[in-house]
Amino acid sequence: MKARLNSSTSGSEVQEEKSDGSIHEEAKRHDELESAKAEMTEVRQENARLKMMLEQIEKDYQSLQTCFIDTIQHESKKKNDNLSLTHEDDIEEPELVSLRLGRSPSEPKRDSNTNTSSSSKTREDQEQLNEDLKLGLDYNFQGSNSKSDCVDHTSDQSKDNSLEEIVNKEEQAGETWPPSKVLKTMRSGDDELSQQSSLKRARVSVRARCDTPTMNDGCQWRKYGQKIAKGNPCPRAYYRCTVAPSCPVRKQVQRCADDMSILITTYEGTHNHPLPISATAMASTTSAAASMLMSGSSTSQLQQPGLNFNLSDNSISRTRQFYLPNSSSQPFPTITLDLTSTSTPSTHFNTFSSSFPSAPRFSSTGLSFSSSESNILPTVWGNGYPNYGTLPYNNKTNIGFYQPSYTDQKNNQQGPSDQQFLTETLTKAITSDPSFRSAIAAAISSINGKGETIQAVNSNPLNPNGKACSSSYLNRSLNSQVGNIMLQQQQPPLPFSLSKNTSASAADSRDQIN
DNA sequence: CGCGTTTGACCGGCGC
DNA sequence: GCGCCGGTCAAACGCG
Repeated sequence: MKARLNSSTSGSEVQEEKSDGSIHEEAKRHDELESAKAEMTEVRQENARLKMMLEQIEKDYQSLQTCFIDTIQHESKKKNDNLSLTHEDDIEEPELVSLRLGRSPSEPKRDSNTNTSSSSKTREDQEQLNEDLKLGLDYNFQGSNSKSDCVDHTSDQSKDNSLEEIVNKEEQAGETWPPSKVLKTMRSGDDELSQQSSLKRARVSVRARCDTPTMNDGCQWRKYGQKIAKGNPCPRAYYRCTVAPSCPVRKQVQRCADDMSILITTYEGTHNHPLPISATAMASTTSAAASMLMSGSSTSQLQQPGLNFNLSDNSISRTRQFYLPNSSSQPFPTITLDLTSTSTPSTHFNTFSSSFPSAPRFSSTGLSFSSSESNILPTVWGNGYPNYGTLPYNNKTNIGFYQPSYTDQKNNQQGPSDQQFLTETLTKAITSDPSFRSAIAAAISSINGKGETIQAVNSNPLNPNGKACSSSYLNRSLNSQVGNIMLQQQQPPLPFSLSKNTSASAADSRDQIN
């Protein structure tokens, strides 16, 4: 607005120069100046109001954070108690965190729906559809953060599938990415790596529906091996980051045995080089997930069943199926970003709530953000939280990670009550799992701290060459998810430690490392 | 010819 | 100690 005011003011000045001195024109100019001044005053006032709002939000957030911390501590104790009492099958994968951030209709019914009823569909329905496409992880990074971490996609349907990514963090000093074997081969003499070799490696896995052989995460990869893993007829491909010769990051790509449309992409390690903007999305997302995993594991000592936000029936069953690898197959902590959730709204929340720590039935520490949330909150993005108003969370943009062919349009019946329920559920989940808080904190902090820049992402999930799905969807969806949570409470609702601890974790720590 | 992929062999960890 | 399995290496091969 200031620019606009300036332009108008300067414009009036110019007019003055050209004026012929007539009283009429002078009066006109005077009016323009006055209007411009008044507008500037209004703008100043608005700015002041916004500042006050921000301050208030900060205060509220801090108070909420304090309350949440207390609550978390209490619930953690309870959780541990429950774990010791009830073991069941869930405890099998204490270190696995499942983040289901996307939604993808498993069935192509949506096409039939749109085709058959397209004429009768209301605009709301179409918006619902668009929002279906929006879901996913959205994690924005400023281009300046070229050294953002690697992204890990790991998805396991079978125990074997897993993507691994190690996030270098100050607080995670113990984590090392390169495997011992890799360290041997690396002659660059990375003492850091060798020191960390004995430490746990965090994994972050992402499951997404993708017709292409690999997902386009913005990085350059070179395939160095392929194996047929036990329990999955689909071969697992091994890729190595080639952006930098010494980059230790690797990823695994494998199709899901149960659903060939699901592509399991796994990143392991931390990039030791600047990343292209297009690659920061996935890297940031996985970094956040990894940070969450590590923070959770550290706090829970690997015995804490994490959160499992499964928004769909399938997601739960899959999550359990995927994230219950035996210790041998999952030697490292793994976070799974599941973008393939499919569910109907009605059951969606039931499973969602049941997956909370309070109901320690799920062994895996899974954070599952189903893309269906966007359906639940059709207007949230557009309405905006001032801070996120610039983000394209409106219906005009398809933020979904999945291709339209995978979107499910059936989830458009969610009502406000469901939204509230979701908010409550998320709040519970967040308050009950520090790891989840850390992950969200990382995401939010990256947004807040790194600015609100929105990456120019290709709306098409396929990269230009059409061979890979784009991770940019993941970016946006993550932002959407985070923003969604915040918007629902109309103030910083979540106790994330947004301070530079966690969030900064991903990017800043890497910058320091590098 | 350079680069990337393929593919069989090799290595190390783990369980029995 | 042996076998299984995941992960990696590296020569062979293909493509532009």
